[in-house]
Amino acid sequence: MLAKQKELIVQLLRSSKLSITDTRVKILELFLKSNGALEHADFEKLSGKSFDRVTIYRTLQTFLDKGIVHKIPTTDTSVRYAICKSDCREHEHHDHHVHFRCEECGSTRCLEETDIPVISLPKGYDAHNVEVVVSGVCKECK
Amino acid sequence: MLAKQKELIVQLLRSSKLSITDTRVKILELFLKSNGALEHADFEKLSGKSFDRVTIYRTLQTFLDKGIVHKIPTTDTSVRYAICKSDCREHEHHDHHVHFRCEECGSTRCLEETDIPVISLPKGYDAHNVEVVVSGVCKECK
DNA sequence: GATGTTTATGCAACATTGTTGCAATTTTAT
DNA sequence: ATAAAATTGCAACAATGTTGCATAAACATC
Repeated sequence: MLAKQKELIVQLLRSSKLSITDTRVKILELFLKSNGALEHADFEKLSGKSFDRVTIYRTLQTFLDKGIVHKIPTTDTSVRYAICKSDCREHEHHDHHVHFRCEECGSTRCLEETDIPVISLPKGYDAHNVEVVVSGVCKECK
Repeated sequence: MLAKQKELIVQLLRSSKLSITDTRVKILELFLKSNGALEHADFEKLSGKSFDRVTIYRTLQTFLDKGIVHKIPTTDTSVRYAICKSDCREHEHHDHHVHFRCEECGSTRCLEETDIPVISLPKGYDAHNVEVVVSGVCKECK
């Protein structure tokens, strides 16, 4: 791993008041490397099974709590996580971008540059958060 | 069950070329009764555990294949199903409406009257389907 | 750097959820 | 009423997620 990237990860953990551990550094490294959404099984594969399943679950939950990562909705039982690029604060996460899932390669990524449109709901409904997941074919797979 | 509703359900199954069985009738009845999205566990509870788990899984899969129901994206491991109100054809399902999840009562419903906006993706991306899930507080819970 | 305190990890055991093959039952068509 | 086709239930398994507790690692202080 690049020293520069390691430094970035350490900064990120420190600013969330989390202690620096091998598991957390490795998982963040995988996030930065992948530039897409990851699910639990990916961490077990990509890390070479060097960490216990339970530790991975707990680490992802911690990152969620601290607003370091966010979940992406899926229509199956998998739970996908993506790293938050911008202004997410602890317990106050909101995505302001669209998620794209490629039907060819199966990858899910955040389209940071694509804004979520305003949805006008029927009378009586209060919206707190809007999730948009577009599926189709990505740039690379065409 | 009302005779009228039963007739409706039988019609629905016949038009999808499915045989009329107790499980299928019961599950469709639960869908019509609930006016919201249901997940697997709901069927086990609501049906009084009169059907085998496996049968429920297979029935829901059959309904999906025939376009009778559709899945709604979630950020957890649950898989939610809602009955299709309008023009879904076999193997060609597309939602054209927004899904709303209430943070108070936990119910998920289809907002049939709320259209999905057009999303303009970055160059090179082809969109086939767009899912929108809004979370907040529903009419009844305010 | 060593030391005590706090925090995170790994293990075991368990709970929940989803899948597959096969025999028995039900539905449908004749 | 009967045979063929489809559906169901059971058993066994696989995958996924959770909890308690002892051990190990990280941190703050000296």
